[in-house]
Amino acid sequence: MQADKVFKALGDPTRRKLLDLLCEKNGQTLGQLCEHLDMARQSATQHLEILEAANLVSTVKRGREKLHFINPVPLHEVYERWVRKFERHRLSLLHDLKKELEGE
Amino acid sequence: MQADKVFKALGDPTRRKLLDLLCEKNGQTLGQLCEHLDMARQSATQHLEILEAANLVSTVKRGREKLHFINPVPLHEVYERWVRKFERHRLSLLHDLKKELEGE
DNA sequence: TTGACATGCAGGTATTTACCTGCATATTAG
DNA sequence: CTAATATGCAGGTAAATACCTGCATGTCAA
Repeated sequence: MQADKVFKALGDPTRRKLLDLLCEKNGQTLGQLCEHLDMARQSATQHLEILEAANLVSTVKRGREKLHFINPVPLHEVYERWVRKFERHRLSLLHDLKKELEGE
Repeated sequence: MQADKVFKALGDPTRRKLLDLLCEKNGQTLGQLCEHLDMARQSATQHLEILEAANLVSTVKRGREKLHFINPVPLHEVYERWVRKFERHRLSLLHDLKKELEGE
């Protein structure tokens, strides 16, 4: 897993919107995705390249079109590595804080 | 939830390391955290400010020290909003891809 | 009180990022 | 073939980011 690429890819509203669009309808072309974005096509291409580099999106060429498919696996791995780990602290947080304030 | 701040905060290796350090031992001071980082104290402060703005870290002043506590809640919310949604696609991904390649 | 210590504040710089425009290439339809 | 269509490639700019140094402030301990 490359947490860096995944988190950086998700750290942009346009890219999250692209993922949402693919969530609604998988396999859309660049042109279809662009219709929902308020920017030049080339800017959208760059965002999709970043999502692809993070392995969050896979592409397939069909003729002159490029189809985009969402890939949820990296997100799941990020969850396993980061979210679950930190969730163990949910219950103990207030306890830790209290202990520290009392001078440990 | 502010997905933007959370993902951007997580999109930096130094900040993820800080979260890991707090995961090992919650409530550390700025100085303690700096010992593990290869950068100026002020740079670490900036990273911690970003984590705090994303609500991933909470701080408490104790005398001249500043204690840092991890807050896993935003991560959980991000999981609920993003990871679970996309996981529904894990099983259908190959099916969608095949369908598209066949011309839909 | 005074010196050591922990942190805050105010800039300054180099790199990365998110846009853009202009032109090139490749595919399909008529 | 040729024109329309879908995408790729090559820069160019402004803003954000991740560092830094230098100095100020606040707290503790002798």
